[in-house]
Amino acid sequence: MTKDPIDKLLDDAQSGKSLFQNREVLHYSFIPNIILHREDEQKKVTQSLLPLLKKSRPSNLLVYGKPGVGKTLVVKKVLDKIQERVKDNSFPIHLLYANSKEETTLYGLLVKLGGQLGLKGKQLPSTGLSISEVFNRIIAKIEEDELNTVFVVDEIDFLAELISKSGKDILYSLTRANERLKKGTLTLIGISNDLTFKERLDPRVLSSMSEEEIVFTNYTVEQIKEILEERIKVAFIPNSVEAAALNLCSAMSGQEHGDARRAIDLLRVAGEMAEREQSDTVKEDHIRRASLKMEEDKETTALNSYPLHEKLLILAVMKAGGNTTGEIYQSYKNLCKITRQKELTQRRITQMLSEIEMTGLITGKIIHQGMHGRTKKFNLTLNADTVKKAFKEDLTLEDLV
DNA sequence: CCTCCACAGGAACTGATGGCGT
DNA sequence: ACGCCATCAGTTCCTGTGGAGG
Repeated sequence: MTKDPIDKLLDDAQSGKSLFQNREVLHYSFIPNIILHREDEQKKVTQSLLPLLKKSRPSNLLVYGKPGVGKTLVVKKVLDKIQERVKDNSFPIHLLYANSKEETTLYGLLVKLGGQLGLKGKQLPSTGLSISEVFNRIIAKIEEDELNTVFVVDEIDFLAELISKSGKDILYSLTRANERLKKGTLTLIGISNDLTFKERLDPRVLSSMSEEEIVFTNYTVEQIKEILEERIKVAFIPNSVEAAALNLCSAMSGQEHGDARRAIDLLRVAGEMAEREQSDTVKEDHIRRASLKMEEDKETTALNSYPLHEKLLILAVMKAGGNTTGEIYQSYKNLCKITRQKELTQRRITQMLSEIEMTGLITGKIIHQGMHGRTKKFNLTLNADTVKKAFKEDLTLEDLV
């Protein structure tokens, strides 16, 4: 494996020797060849896509499973293989992959897909057109080049959410696009974390979307351990991860949802930590500290990425911890005065509060106080120091913390 | 048993941004 | 040059509600 030369130099300078022999393996998505415990699923996915080899359109496909159980990995691997098979025989298959979580809007998602089809610049501007226009251009392109396309839409539940907001029925159009296509085909593969997502779907879409369904089960702790072992073999130099560390790592991320991605990330961070400390092995303690560090980093970046008023609001929650919306709003208005910001309406504040609540930085609890009405009490879930540290760099907030 | 509080949270709208087609 | 389209942050107006206190 080639290694970034800068990395290599820095590594050598730092410690003389590295714990790693191939770092990349410890990035979950980089090594699609290492997939364990997913033989059944691989088989099923392949089977349902088999018609592609026979030059016809396979059924649309829905794939379910919790995060980090290898859904995307398996789908990508199967499609890669299929693509390789048909590469030479004048039956090109185009793979389009988009993640609905990364593209925040419907428009963005379509543009991303279109871009992978080779539409660019003037043909597909990143703004300005109507959604149906973009859609038509994609269809036109498929038809014109007689393409056989497979749309892989990751986290399709998010897409469904966007659609329900805007009222545009793109999923329906997508699933029925084949009826419009004279040449070329379009297959939709939806990947969803949410097993209940189906119920919220338009029945018309549902019937054509879920022609086939595959459910991925969670990994067990045991399986996660094997997955980690497999990666360790490639990633680390031999005998540099202690058994206790491995056990802890798989237990920590395995017990909850069987999330292999988290386990691998954790191992990587722990490894880097151990290396930096010039330790010869990755120990249990490294895993523990890595887990804490990841948690804290996540919080800090989340805090920093909020816009000003959300930050003020978090400070207000901190000051008026455990208090009702009304009190927090007062506290927030004070902060606005101090920082000379225009204060927003309470309606917006409640909305922001529930947005922040969704990310888990604060928790809210609805309480009924009889005569004294209904309100929601919010609490910070992280400790105040983390917040202070994170906000210190923000100039407008400097003197508040 | 009824009342009435203090908000929750939905819906519809506005104005700004950015970029299209013609 | 003009109208149009999507999106985002924010506003205005609104209806709904569990239960303490009367």
